[in-house]
Amino acid sequence: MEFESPKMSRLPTIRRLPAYLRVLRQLQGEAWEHVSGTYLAEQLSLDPVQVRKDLTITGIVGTPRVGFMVDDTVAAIEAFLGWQNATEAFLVGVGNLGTALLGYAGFERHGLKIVAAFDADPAKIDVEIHGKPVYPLEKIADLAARLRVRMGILTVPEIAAQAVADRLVVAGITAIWNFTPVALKTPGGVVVQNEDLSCGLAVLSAKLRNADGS
Amino acid sequence: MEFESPKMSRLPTIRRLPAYLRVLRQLQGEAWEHVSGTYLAEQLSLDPVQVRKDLTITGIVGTPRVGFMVDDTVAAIEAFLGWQNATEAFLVGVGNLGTALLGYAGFERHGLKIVAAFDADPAKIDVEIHGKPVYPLEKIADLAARLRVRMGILTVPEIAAQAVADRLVVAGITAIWNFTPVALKTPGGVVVQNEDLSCGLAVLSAKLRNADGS
DNA sequence: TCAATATCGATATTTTTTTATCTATTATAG
DNA sequence: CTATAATAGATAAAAAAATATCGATATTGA
Ligand SMILES: NC(=O)c1ccc[n+]([C@@H]2O[C@H](COP(=O)([O-])OP(=O)(O)OC[C@H]3O[C@@H](n4cnc5c(N)ncnc54)[C@H](O)[C@@H]3O)[C@@H](O)[C@H]2O)c1
Ligand SMILES: NC(=O)c1ccc[n+]([C@@H]2O[C@H](COP(=O)([O-])OP(=O)(O)OC[C@H]3O[C@@H](n4cnc5c(N)ncnc54)[C@H](O)[C@@H]3O)[C@@H](O)[C@H]2O)c1
Repeated sequence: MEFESPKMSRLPTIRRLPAYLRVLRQLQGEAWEHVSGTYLAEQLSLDPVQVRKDLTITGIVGTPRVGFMVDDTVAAIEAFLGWQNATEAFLVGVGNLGTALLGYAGFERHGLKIVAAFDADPAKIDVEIHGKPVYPLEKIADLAARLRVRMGILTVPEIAAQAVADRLVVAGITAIWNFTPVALKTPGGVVVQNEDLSCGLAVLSAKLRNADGS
Repeated sequence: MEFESPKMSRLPTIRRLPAYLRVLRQLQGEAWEHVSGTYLAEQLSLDPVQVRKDLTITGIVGTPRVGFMVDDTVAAIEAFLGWQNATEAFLVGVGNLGTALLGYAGFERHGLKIVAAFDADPAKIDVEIHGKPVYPLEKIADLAARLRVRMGILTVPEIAAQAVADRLVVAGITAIWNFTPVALKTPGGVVVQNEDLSCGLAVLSAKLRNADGS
């Protein structure tokens, strides 16, 4: 007697969806009509059962002996992730990493459009970087309200991370993509996704040490 | 009747170690002698039991009513990850992202030292970027052998990713930190860590869609 | 038409990860 | 010296994820 919400987390599944999407789009380019879960699994070195199970989260259904309609599956994944029409975002901290992200065209394929950037350094403001305007941090609340932007990408130095995050929250930002290694404290209702590169490096280091260690 | 290997995967644990390390180093700076698992948990919004369990993977032991010796714990984590002395690495693809990574000083704190970069674009070679020399791709095998470098960081365009990875493997690279969204095919014995940003974006999108969707 | 086969989707099982509970230890206060 | 509270660490339980099994179904080719 338990009403299950349509998606009961399944974070690992969600993380794999972009990989499926990437293969599927390539198949679209090659004018495939159908694709089997088995094929997707081979391309991505995954288990076929896992692929089929993952795809069910999007609501897509396949047909036996045929597979999944490529176009429908792309649409289903995009709809599930909300990637049909781009979410507009701000980026704060136009340094090494921030500049790289501003220049990455791939985000547009992932339902993300960075509309403006912000920085504390006067030398960086009022210039366009990769076609994106850079404003002083003070303007963020006003612009967030005017443009109704709700996502912020955080690429400031560690030391400034929490303070800038607080500012984003005050400005009405409800989703923070956090590239700093800081564990941000945010009020409920704000979703934070941490993209700490050192996690991946730790895994690689551990594997490496294990590979030659024994 | 089962001999367990010293580390039986526990990937989520390994991914959390750098966060512990970061807090611990800050405490070192403030001259703390001990720290409780409870405190670490609070700082990182984790469960205290999980913190203690995670730390056991490094072999560190704490004392009741006191906690863990800060210095010893830092040493234990670094030893577990092999971060005491830096691993030397090559970076291939000095574009937006590659340049950002070359300029990131934080890697040195994570046992990683990028000693050289490579690119296919003649305009980029023979200049130093962030103090690192950039060579043509052709030199990679020779330099890898001479410098005994075994780790490669891959930041080339998707289209070139597999070919460059193959080249890295031929050159004797056994660990690839892959920032492209391509699922690389590599021979056994080569460890690959994928750092696909779109995974994190997918999670953020799903959370966001779920937060206002219902 | 019919057998063979590739495939999906449902169910079951196993493994991994997280969370909870309980016991023992130790510093500290009285 | 003893009681108390904070804490580690062991064990157990629960939850989540990955993997395996199996029946049903559609396509293909005999
Ligand atoms: N560069 C990388 O490859 C890399 C890799 C992993 C993690 N990171 C993390 O990303 C973050 C940024 O790294 P980076 O190398 O780009 O640093 P950076 O110093 O190159 O850039 C930081 C930028 O933020 C701006 N800034 C500083 N304080 C600010 C504030 N209060 N408000 C707004 N802007 C402010 C600075 O002017 C600068 O432009 C850091 O937290 C770092 O740990 C970077
Ligand atoms: N820029 C980002 O923020 C970002 C974000 C997510 C993922 N990525 C991924 O990182 C990779 C690089 O992205 P980028 O934005 O830095 O691209 P980029 O085009 O700016 O840089 C690519 C670099 O690789 C070099 N290159 C091309 N072919 C090569 C080859 N065969 N051998 C060696 N070098 C070669 C190019 O000369 C260029 O310098 C891509 O796979 C992209 O999907 C980038």
